[in-house]
Amino acid sequence: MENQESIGRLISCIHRFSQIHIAKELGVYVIGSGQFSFLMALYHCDGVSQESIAKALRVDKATTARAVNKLKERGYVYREKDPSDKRAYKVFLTKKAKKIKPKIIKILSGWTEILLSDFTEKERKLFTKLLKKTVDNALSIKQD
Amino acid sequence: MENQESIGRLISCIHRFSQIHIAKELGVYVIGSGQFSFLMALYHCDGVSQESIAKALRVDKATTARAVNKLKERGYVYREKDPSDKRAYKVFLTKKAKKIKPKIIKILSGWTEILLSDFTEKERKLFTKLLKKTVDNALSIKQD
DNA sequence: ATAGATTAGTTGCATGTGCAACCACTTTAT
DNA sequence: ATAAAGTGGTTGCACATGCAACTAATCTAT
Repeated sequence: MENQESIGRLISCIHRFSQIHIAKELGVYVIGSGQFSFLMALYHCDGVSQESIAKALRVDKATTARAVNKLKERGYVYREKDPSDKRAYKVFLTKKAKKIKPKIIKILSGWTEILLSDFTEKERKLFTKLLKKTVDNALSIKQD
Repeated sequence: MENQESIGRLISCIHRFSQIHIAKELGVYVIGSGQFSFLMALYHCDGVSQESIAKALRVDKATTARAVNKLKERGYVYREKDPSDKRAYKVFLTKKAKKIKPKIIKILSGWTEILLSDFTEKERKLFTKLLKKTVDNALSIKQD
């Protein structure tokens, strides 16, 4: 039986392999495949609300709440009530999180490098462009 | 906070949106997002073992067992012991499954059409090619 | 100013999915 | 021929994730 190769299958494949690989690599830091993207979001912009992380990553806010909570339990983030909006928290990176930033980045870019290993520079650009278009197309349906 | 756009994020995004969309569309048939790909595999090649489905879809055999079981509970497949290998089953589509084949195909190709809606024919070909390369690259790491 | 709508966050529930351990059967090596 | 290795399948466990329902706070209209 041959391998299936619809767009959907290919994407789900890449996604699952990525989860597996990243979980394995980040195991030392006790960071699961469900948390690293939230950590990355904070590396990119520290001190934001869970809601804005959820929006940026296009993930459910419940998922965000759980991921942030795990990162907190493991000492990578802490939260402060936002004084200007008492419903919200601001999520901050701890020193521990900042310290491992280079290693986390390295692991993730290492994985991307594996995925794109035999791609030309042109192909990388194009691939990213097409993936973005695909996300936009998926989104266009979602909001209605 | 801007949207993240690493390859990994984009792919996980597309994957999650696909799961959501497909689950919604297939809800009428009581087929979940975790089952349709197994059904598709059987549409493509009926009467094979769970193991070969798992290999073709590159999914864990436990996941396959559960998906096949759900499809069985819901009347879409039945299983027969393989007479030439008493460990294995052969999984077959029921009439019910064959009957809805066109609708399932339509839903899935409809979703692909949404994802690729503004892609030129050339872009579609290229996108598929690059996705395949990516899967191959991910696989090359896995087996060691 | 106050009611209704919206927003931030949490939690229960359901589902998808991998890994490890296990059983039963088959294949391979000696 | 028999022991060891491998294969097909199942089940327990852990984890990721969306949806719905809920609370508390804020915003918007009237």
